[in-house]
Amino acid sequence: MSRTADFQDFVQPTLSGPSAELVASLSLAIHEHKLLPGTKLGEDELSDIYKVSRTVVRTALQALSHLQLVELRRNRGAFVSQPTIREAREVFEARALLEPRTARSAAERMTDSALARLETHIEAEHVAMDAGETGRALRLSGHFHIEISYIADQTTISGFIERLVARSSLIIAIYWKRQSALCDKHAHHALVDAFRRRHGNDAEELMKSHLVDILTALDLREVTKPTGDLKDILKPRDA
Amino acid sequence: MSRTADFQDFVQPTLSGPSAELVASLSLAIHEHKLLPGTKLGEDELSDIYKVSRTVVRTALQALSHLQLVELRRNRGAFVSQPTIREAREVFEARALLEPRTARSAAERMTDSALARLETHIEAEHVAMDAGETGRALRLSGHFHIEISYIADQTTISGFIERLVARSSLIIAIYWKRQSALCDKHAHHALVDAFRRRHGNDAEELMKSHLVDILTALDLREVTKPTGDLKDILKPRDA
DNA sequence: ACGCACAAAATTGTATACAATCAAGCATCG
DNA sequence: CGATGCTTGATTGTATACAATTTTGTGCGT
Repeated sequence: MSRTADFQDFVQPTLSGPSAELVASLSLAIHEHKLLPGTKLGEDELSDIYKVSRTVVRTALQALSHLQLVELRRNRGAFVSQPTIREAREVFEARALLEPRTARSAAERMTDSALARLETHIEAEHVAMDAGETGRALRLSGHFHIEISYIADQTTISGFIERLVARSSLIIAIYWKRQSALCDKHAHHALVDAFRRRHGNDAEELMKSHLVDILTALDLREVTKPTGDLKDILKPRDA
Repeated sequence: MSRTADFQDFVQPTLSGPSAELVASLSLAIHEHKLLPGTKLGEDELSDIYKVSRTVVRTALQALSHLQLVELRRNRGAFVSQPTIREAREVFEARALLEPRTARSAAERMTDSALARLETHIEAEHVAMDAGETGRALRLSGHFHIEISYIADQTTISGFIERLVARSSLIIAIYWKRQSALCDKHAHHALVDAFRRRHGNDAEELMKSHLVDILTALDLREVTKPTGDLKDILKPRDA
């Protein structure tokens, strides 16, 4: 079951029990673009699906809202977050601030076993991609960045990067240019290569340009994209 | 009522209603060191004090746990977080990564009204300090950093800095050296001065050294670290 | 007297019932 | 015929009851 072995790690510290399972499941679905931004997550609905009470559903939804994967509107319900263009830019600015330095640290602290883990991870990405499971590939691709931050051994910063990667997944779901190459696979390889050489500078620079590449592959012009959330936008509410 | 006008801002996006009030109140108490790390926050207790049901208490405690101000232990309850020495170092490493750049951005985007706001803020710090309200002074001092991040106009990074400042308050409560000067007041003045001159470089450098100064004023030696349970037993029983 | 085992109390976790709010549909009125 | 206001249904917010777990206290045995 190595297929489902690692997605728990996305949720970092707080809760355990049934709600954690729900959070993991919903996170997974969002990360793999099975739940698209704007989707309404009704409490009774989830309650039925997972056979738990609304209490634990609400706990899970609150957790997801704190991770900014879900947006709670009072008396209106929970929706998968739809980051705005502005938020999208901010997320990648924050990543540009945190991740290159983190990659440098990771390179400096790299161990053989961690290196092997990263290589295995990349392999899994390729397998998923070749199998046409783009959602899964995308999730793994994001998790690669998180793994790097783990190696850098800065828990606090890792937490931030987890949040940023999570939101990036939503951003990609909304703003990804169709024509741009899917996840330049060589970028991750190049990074691992720098790690293997324990070359902090290279790792930092590679990460920096990798993030720029991702950002470039987004279409952040002020045009509304026809995703599944049309009905939500077409409802001109009183605000 | 400028005294209670601004502490709502600490809680950023998510919830409204009664639980938000509770979160604000508890945040305030923690930031002002009225609730010390390790304190148990019983649900019935809070329920009685605030005259709300345990449901909203639990919602608030969950929110606080996501802000890492409170730690939830399953079947055991909620406690004000006690950052470890390691976590303390990590928090200030993260701040060193985020805040200097943010200060630079703030300097570049500084407006006259924002400048005036910062000056008013510093004035309030002094007033609190002179009045001997060290808890309040400390909270304002932390909020100064958050205000700067607001000016930099990067909501995502501001959110991170809010979290870091919040945890810093806990760290200071635990590890502050008694003999070190309380909050070098000139540091904030110097920063505002750089802002007034719209000098990004100075602001960045000043912030960097300011953070180092704070870190230096902490006693992060591995002195008292028998077990975490000991502190549990030392918990300050109800007044 | 010390330690282990069991029992009682207290506290948290979960489920459900009820209240409040919002969205939609229908009827009436302009 | 269109718009406004009310009524109805559905959904979320809150309170409370019950179950599970932990903690504390007591008693027995060694």
